[in-house]
Amino acid sequence: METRELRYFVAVAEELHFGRAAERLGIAQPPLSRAIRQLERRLGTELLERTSRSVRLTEAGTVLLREGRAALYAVEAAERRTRRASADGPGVALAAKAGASGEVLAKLLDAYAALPDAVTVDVILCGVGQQERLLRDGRADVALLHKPFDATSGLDYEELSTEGQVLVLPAGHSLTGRSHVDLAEASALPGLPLPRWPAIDGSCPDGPGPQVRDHAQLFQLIALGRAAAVLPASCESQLRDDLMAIPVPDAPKVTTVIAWPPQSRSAAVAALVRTATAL
Amino acid sequence: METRELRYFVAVAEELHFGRAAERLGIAQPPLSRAIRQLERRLGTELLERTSRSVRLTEAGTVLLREGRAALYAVEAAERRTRRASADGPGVALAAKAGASGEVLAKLLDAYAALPDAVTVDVILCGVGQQERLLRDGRADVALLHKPFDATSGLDYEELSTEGQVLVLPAGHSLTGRSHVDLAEASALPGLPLPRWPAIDGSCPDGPGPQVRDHAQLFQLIALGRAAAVLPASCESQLRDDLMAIPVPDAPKVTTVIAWPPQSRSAAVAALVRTATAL
DNA sequence: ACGATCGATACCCGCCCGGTATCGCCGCCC
DNA sequence: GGGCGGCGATACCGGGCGGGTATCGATCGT
Repeated sequence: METRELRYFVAVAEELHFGRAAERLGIAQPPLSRAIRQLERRLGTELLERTSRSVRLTEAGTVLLREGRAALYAVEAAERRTRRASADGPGVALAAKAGASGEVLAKLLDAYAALPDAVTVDVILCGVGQQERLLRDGRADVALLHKPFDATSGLDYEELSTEGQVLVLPAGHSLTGRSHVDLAEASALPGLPLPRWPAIDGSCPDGPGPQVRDHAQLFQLIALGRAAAVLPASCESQLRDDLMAIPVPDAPKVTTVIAWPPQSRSAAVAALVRTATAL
Repeated sequence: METRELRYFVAVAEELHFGRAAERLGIAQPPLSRAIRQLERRLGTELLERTSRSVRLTEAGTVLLREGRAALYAVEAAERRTRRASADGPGVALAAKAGASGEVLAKLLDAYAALPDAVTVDVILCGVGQQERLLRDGRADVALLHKPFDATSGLDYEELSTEGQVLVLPAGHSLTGRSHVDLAEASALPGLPLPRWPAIDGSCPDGPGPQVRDHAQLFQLIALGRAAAVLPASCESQLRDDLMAIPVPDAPKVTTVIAWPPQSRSAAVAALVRTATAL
């Protein structure tokens, strides 16, 4: 199976419409029809049920969509990592959420840079939940993420540290002085809804809270008195003067992990991981 | 990048010889040379350093070999799983080491079959360390394996149970009656070397012990007085009359896990995993 | 110095990818 | 209900590229 065939199939399977898929692929519709038909013949199975009015996935088609997407990602990652290896020379790209993991990240970069055979580390600060994507498509080689919020599915990882969570509020809020808040109370503060983070695919769950993409946006909103948030305790050291934090003991514990795609155990990534776990 | 180009490059990178690689691929040498050159031009980087007497991988080439192999596996898996989905209808393939996990496997199959929407489970009994391969290339959808012996790199998994290990000896051995043995002692029994298991790539570490591929071979050798082995305690229930087992308290604990490739979270696999963790 | 080895180059052929034109089917709407 | 519009399939054509054979050029061993 060629990646061209896979790309074509995935496009049709996603659009469920040959015309639109062809447009997206930048080719005409007839060659696309033919390519899909050839793919079906070669696999010896029907992938799409088509009437002249609708296109639907068969059982086998559903499997190929899922597996084919993963395979295309792998090919894309191979190409991108090869390009990076030749362009940037030896060096690794590390992805982390903008505004999070600040302390760990700084210590890690320092400790790693002190090693005798350290290579340059490009830090990619990305939006919440984007690290997995960056690792899978080859733009990053290693990432810092937080269980259980960030998906680790398909990644190898080592745990670095575990911490509780705190409620972040505008300074001067009426809860000032409380030694702790429980999660139910934090979730139902009058006038201060919890924000909604975008999911991996860019969509946002429905709800009352404002949508935020990174921590800068979030802190801004909290300072304006438009939201509150429950965040890992380590964020407290980076809080602006106009914000305050109260522990939420019954919130789930958050574990910072360093993760990498399973086959990318390059020497540099391995050294970085070793350094991180030794911190 | 097309899978054909990747296959060509991987062949050359493995053989480090255009002629042999071409033969392996079933094509002539000149088109292969040209294909690699085109790939290099498109990636904008040199992948191989060639003199007329030798071929060596560049840094970028090393990366592409590693990543390209993984990508080819993913494509192969996509194709194979699609074929299986259409041929066998709904159903999952479960891989387990022949002779191991017997008890867990039986209970799991029973419990799963009792579910209302259970599909057929094909059990693939394979050699030691082969499960990862089967999962990665699409011949299996889910597997039982043992940490820390079997690699879980790149797989998602849930832990099922943990157990100690025992030393398995021919019945009547002079250690008969001992309540326990420590690992150092078990590793240096006069005349009874520990066997060597093949690695994932088929190679076997050097050493004095006999090579074995599965538990049947191993038990035979032990019964003949040619080897001893340190194995998970649950094997004791399956021992033949001519074998006996002694606990080895200081041997590493073994954890049985159920593992699956990250993107293959089909309904059937999910149900199987849920059943297994609930046992 | 000569031959053997091995990758690169030159050149040719045939297949397959991609394009345009058109058909056939089916739902929709006046 | 008949015409129309949307959509996938088919027919046919041209060009590019993948694959083959013949040969060259460099390099190492004898």
